Amino acid sequence: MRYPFAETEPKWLKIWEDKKADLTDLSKHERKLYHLNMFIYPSGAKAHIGHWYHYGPSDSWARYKKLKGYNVFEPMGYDAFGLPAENYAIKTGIHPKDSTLANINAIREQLKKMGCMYDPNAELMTCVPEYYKWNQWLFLQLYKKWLAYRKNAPVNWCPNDQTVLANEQVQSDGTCERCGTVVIQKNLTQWFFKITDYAEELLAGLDKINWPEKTKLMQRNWIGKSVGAEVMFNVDGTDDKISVFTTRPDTLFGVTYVVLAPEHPLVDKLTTSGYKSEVEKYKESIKSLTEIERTSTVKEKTGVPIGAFAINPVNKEKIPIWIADYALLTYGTGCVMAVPGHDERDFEFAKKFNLPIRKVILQPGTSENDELTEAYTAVGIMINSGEFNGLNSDDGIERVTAYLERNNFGRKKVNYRLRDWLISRQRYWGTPIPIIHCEHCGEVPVNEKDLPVELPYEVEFKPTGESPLASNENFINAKCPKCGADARRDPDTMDTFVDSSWYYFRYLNPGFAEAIFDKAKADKWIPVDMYVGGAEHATMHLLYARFIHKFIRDLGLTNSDEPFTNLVHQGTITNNGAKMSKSRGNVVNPDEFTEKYGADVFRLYLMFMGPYELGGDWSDKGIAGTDRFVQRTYDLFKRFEGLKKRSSLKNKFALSNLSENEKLLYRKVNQTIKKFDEEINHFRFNTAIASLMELINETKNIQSCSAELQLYVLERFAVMLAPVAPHLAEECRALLGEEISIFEKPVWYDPDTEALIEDSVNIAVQVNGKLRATVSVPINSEQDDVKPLIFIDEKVTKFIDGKTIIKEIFVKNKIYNIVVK
RNA sequence: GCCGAAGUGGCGGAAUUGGUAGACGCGCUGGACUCAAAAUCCAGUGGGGCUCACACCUCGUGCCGGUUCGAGUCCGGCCUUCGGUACCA
Repeated sequence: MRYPFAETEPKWLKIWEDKKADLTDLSKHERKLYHLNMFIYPSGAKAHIGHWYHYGPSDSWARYKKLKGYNVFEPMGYDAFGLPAENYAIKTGIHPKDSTLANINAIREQLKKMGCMYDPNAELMTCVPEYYKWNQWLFLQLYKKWLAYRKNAPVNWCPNDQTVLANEQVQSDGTCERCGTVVIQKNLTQWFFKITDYAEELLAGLDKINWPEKTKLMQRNWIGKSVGAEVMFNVDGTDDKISVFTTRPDTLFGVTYVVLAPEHPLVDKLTTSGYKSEVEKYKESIKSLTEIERTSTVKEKTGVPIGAFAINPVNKEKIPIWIADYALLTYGTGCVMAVPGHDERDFEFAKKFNLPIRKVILQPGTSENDELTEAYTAVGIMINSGEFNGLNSDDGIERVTAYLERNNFGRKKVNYRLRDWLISRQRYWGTPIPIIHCEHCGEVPVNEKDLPVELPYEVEFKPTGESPLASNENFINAKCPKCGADARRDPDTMDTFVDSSWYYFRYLNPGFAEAIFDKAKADKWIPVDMYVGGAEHATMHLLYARFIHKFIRDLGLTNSDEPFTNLVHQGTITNNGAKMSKSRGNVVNPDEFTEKYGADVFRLYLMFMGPYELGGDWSDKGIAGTDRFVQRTYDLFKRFEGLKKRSSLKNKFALSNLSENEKLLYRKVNQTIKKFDEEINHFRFNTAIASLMELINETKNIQSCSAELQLYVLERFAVMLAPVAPHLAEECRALLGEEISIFEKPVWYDPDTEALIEDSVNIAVQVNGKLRATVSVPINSEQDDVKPLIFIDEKVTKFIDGKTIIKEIFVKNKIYNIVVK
């Protein structure tokens, strides 16, 4: 009889629900394990294979930890705000709230069928006022500490659709993904969170967390710390100063020109009359370029001089000031001191515009008079640098910096690539920003007691050229909290990464009304012990969450420094090498497989496919294999129905009392426990399941074993099965006669260490490193005991006869290698 | 370009600190069962050579070279694929 998953799976779901097996008692925190999955984004489609691949194995790990005696908390929720729901609304007219809630209901049902032990009391969704109220509260706390501020920033603007576009809506050729119009940059006053204040701590904190090295490296690069100097250049004939950042103060004597970013505020002021029209023309030409084109490294560098000159503080040389698009207003000071001899970009630019190239660092092994054919960027001896001549350039960095500081020309400076976090979105479906703009008082925060600022349902979310909320009169008109005059609310909403930067606190008490979260609970349960989610969040979400966590700590609400102690990324499942997405139309629906094979078989297959962190290309080719495994398992237990009533469960057997057959099986089951435990603990589900398959292959002769050993083996097999195929394992244990769900009363077995040790072992015999024979010897045999067995073996002697033995290498229990000549 | 990961049978993938390459599964081949098929069970399955057969030999982990008694694993140089990033001064 085939395993009737269609009956057993709903049956066990019901039992777990009735017995409250998935509820975590948060008042108990001994051996607590907070197991978090990145929550689901209900963007319109139902859950697909990628979600199963993420959540199924991750849940198996959590279940394994539960069986090992941990008090596991595994919540699930919905990252419900965001652009896709709004775009869907623009297209279909269905309100984002309605479509999102409908999606959530559908996805909740799907997730339930997977058989994950999500705590039903901990579910949250970000689009309800009870949740986003606290986004607003957080905003106000950041505002109070000067960590939320407004400034002008460019947005991608589609002149045809009259709307702001997210970066991902701009196609690689710089056009709008909807209508194909060329996207332009438009400046808007927008809100920022000052993540840069935490740059140093965010960098240093990476050393304290157990994350994939790859992810930590990405964050390090993203933060992009560089140490150097800020140098002041006087502008010839004016009081203005140009400040530049450089990591190479040792090359200061080689500066032959200065470059400003075209948008730099000093440009208009410094440009001399004869250069005005050229400069304006150049700035205009830059404007029509998209960000993507402008920052392309393949593009040839462009620029124009502005007619003004700067004075190099160290040698008082007069050098021209240029503007060029390779200077970025967003990095450093927006000004570059150009050293063509020792910087590749400056070299290229100087060659093109015939600017002087001066050598100030001598490459070892070359002569001062050799002409530079490319920029020399490595370490060397300083030349043409006045009092610093002859110094090693590494030492020169410090010496020149000290000189600058002594003479007030500059100072040591640490610079970060990290920029502040722009959180304003000119969108409807998000958290309203709790600020009121008053003609008299300026920007005024909403009083905390007036939170939440509720998102109205009635709104025109079709593009009109301004934020959708601006058109809702009831929403936008408000009284100034300070002076009471008529005023207007901020029409923008927050980036949804704000929602996800603290949600793990809220799971502990989604309904908590008095505060953002219950501090007493958080003190016991935060940080998250294990976080599982996609690697695509390495630099955005995972950095924002660390920032907000540190801010929450600084508010005194948590005592931990980092939110996620351990992190694992599941791999991506592709379809014919391409990412699955609705727009490509290549999404594989998991329902067809679960309907045919059941949730357990499908989960097992996803885990068995390969390493969890690697993902891979989707193929259902091998699913028959895990299906067969499930059938064979069920058949096996079916044969021993009621065994528990006929036999007793023993903890241990003495090897000497077992028959050869029994000994083999006893050893195998204990070896499997050891192997399975190690593998699943490290998220190596594929090899963990392989070990279970080996075990079932070893049960061929189980009929000839004693009833007690049969029960011993089957009980342990079912327990190992429980994390990876939970419904099946429960059913198998029930067949044996077990009456209590394993997830209601967790069980795990440690291996009998005596059974792990084999009596004998096969040793590989090599001649000159080539395998020639194997010999079976008692375990831990010494070389002298093994040697006589080898030199009588014809397979070995025929390769050494007539030759001189130079050396013999013996590795206990492994290898005997004879080196001959 | 730079940074990172990976490359192993027909396929997905195993392989502790360098120590018997190919675990486990898919597929395929042959056999049993069946009127027949499906399902199931049993056996075989990296390439080549030799052999009636057993056995044995030989090559083999992207390519070239090196270290070592011994390399999928370590080192140097390439090639390919996939991620990340984009003039960061």
